Amino acid sequence: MPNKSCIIRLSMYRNALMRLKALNFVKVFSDNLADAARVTAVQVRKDFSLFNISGKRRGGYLVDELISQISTILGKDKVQKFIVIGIGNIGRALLHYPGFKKNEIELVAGFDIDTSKHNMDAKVPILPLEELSDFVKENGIRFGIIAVPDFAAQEALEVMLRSGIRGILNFAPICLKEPPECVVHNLNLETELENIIYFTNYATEAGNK
Amino acid sequence: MPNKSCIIRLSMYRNALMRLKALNFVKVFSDNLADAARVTAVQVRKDFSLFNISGKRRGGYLVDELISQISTILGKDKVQKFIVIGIGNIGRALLHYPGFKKNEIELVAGFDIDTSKHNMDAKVPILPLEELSDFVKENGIRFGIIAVPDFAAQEALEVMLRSGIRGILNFAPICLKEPPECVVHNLNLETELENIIYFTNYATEAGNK
DNA sequence: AAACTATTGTGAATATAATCACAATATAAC
DNA sequence: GTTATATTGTGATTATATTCACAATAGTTT
Repeated sequence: MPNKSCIIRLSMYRNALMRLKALNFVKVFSDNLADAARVTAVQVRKDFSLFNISGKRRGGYLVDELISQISTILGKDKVQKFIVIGIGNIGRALLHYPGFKKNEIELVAGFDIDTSKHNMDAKVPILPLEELSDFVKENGIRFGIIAVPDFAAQEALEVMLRSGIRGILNFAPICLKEPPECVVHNLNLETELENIIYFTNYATEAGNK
Repeated sequence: MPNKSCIIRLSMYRNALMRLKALNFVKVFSDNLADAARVTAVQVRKDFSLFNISGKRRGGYLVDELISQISTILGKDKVQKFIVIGIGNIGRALLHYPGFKKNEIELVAGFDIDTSKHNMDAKVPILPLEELSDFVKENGIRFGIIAVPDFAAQEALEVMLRSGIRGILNFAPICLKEPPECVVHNLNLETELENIIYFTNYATEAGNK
């Protein structure tokens, strides 16, 4: 089974391939993708072999075919719909983020307890939390994003799970308790910055020695 | 040398410890922190041993002491200043994100090429890109965030590096070329969602078998 | 068409990270 | 004060991920 890093790399290969396609490239070598994704060529080929993606010895890979194969693995053969709970800073930015549509990801609705944020007529409607369950069931939504404050995050998770959502990205700075049948990834902005601070300090110190 | 995951876990332990402190906890066991960070107790102790953090056999760890030790490792003994390049959706959300101040992280200025976004009188000023270098040097900034579109990201990185910034979080969906003396972490929102889609689909399929 | 070369694909080796097993020991119980 | 017990701390082991080494082979050159 592939690990998280491997899937992240697939996304990066796909990004690079889309750029190459835009430049009318027809074929590509593991070495090219390695450069684009800042990994080794063997890593690229090992990743591909895990998914039975093969090229031609000495001939490389066909760009179109490779995009198609990776897209299927990443679920990009159809639009994937997400909802967002919590329309604060982060929630609002996500709803308007232009990068998703290009990649077959659609944020179809936001939910918040604050009535002043509700707007059912907007292109992407902001709805009361009570309507989440019906909305999710009616539209067959499987994915959600939690962008509420830490104290509200566990409850937000449970509402989502009860409605049938199975994959969740959590921006709240707290570790959530999830049942085994769902996938929750945590993305903590403070933690990301703390990481950069640590490794920059470490690198600087090491460099001075 | 600790790896990235280890430092992420330290941040999570610290988060949990702050909550325990708010509840007037005086001591804590590796087992408690393990629950909070969703890892094993041995992992917690191994992480601590890497930094020579020790507790008392059968007595656990003192909350205050532990917070202080982890804070020092993560550079939280002083405020760490960041700037942001690119005041679009993401950049703006970050500038107003309330979670940073609590954690000794301060976003001190934003920069953009679009003059309509400039505002030097705001609490956190938005300045022209040309002023970045002077601002960074005068204020001794070491950290930055890239929140520009992909085509502008490499140039943004180089501007930052020339000004003396050494640690960077990159939100642009592209892999940047960086010299060895700096630290660049990529955080790609599309990629994060693709990851969730993949593992949710995988888990669902596996569950159905 | 034969020889050469660049590239893939993968088993084996290595490196890295997590877990196990248990000794050391501080605290609690009696 | 002695015994029992809960907890830490860590060397040894196992698991996981990456890199190495090289055989296979498609394309290129002569």
